[in-house]
Amino acid sequence: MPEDLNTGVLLYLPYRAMETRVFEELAAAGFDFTPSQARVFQRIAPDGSRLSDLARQAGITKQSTAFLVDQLERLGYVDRVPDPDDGRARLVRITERGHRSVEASRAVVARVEAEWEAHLGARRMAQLRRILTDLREITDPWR
Amino acid sequence: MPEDLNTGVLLYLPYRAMETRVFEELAAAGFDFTPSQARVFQRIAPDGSRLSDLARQAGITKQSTAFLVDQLERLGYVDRVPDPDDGRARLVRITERGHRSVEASRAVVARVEAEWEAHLGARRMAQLRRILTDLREITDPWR
DNA sequence: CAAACAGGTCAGAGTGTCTGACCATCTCGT
DNA sequence: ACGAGATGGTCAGACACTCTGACCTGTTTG
Repeated sequence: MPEDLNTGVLLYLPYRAMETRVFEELAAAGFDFTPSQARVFQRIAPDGSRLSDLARQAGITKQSTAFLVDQLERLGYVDRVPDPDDGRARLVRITERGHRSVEASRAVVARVEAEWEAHLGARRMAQLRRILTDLREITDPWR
Repeated sequence: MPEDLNTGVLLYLPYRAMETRVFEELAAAGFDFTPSQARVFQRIAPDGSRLSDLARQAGITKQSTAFLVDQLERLGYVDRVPDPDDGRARLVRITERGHRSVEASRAVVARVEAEWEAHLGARRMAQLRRILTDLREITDPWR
């Protein structure tokens, strides 16, 4: 049973562990996100993003994106301002509270990566990251 | 931008690529599954499983499991028979058609793994799998 | 053998997603 | 310089998956 796991599952297990830790520790710090909200929130550019760009990047419809951005706005993570360059558009921007949640999640990721490195050793951790980065060339749909 | 991706994302990209390929090629071969259906279907034991066991393993409620098993049954991938050992229970079993879909998905996984190995080289592919297997010790919630 | 437990179903609600239709604004070719 | 088409966004309605709570039927156990 142990060794014949397919490589997809082998990748999924640590990915999922990372994700779970981030959501748990974020929630413990008072930052509640659903996975769907996070998927959109993650993609907001530093100086704000348009709804349609977020939709495209997240791979969901504009309508679903609007639904989720409404929630993020209600939760205080983002606000919306008119786009100065385009009268049709509004920019979704990360608020102060939003930035604090980003920082918190960055910290959790760093903590988990440190745990992994402690388990694997620095050398194999670096190898893992190099191999995955290489694999990205043929598996990353956004190049 | 390229190298500072966190390890979670780095794991997710190839995992997601694998998953997408499996669903696409399965669909092309006439086997349609939603991700939710697949999550339950995957966990059916060779000699059949109880609904409650599937629910526990998939981490969803019995009701949701029943909902998905109904669909799998309608699609012809599983059937249900009374459990000879427990009058309350029924066993969910994989049908002939279900087995064919399992075989098809196994083939897609093998194909994708071969592509990855061609890109990375056999040596690094093996390294990747070894490191991930090792990482499983601290990230696999089902031990 | 009664009480507690386990397997399963029914009913109702919430969330995230989609498609289709629509309006407002911008861009570009003539 | 203007009209056609593209783009940004919203509204309305539907569907898929999930949950909680209540319940029934059988099994196990003190």
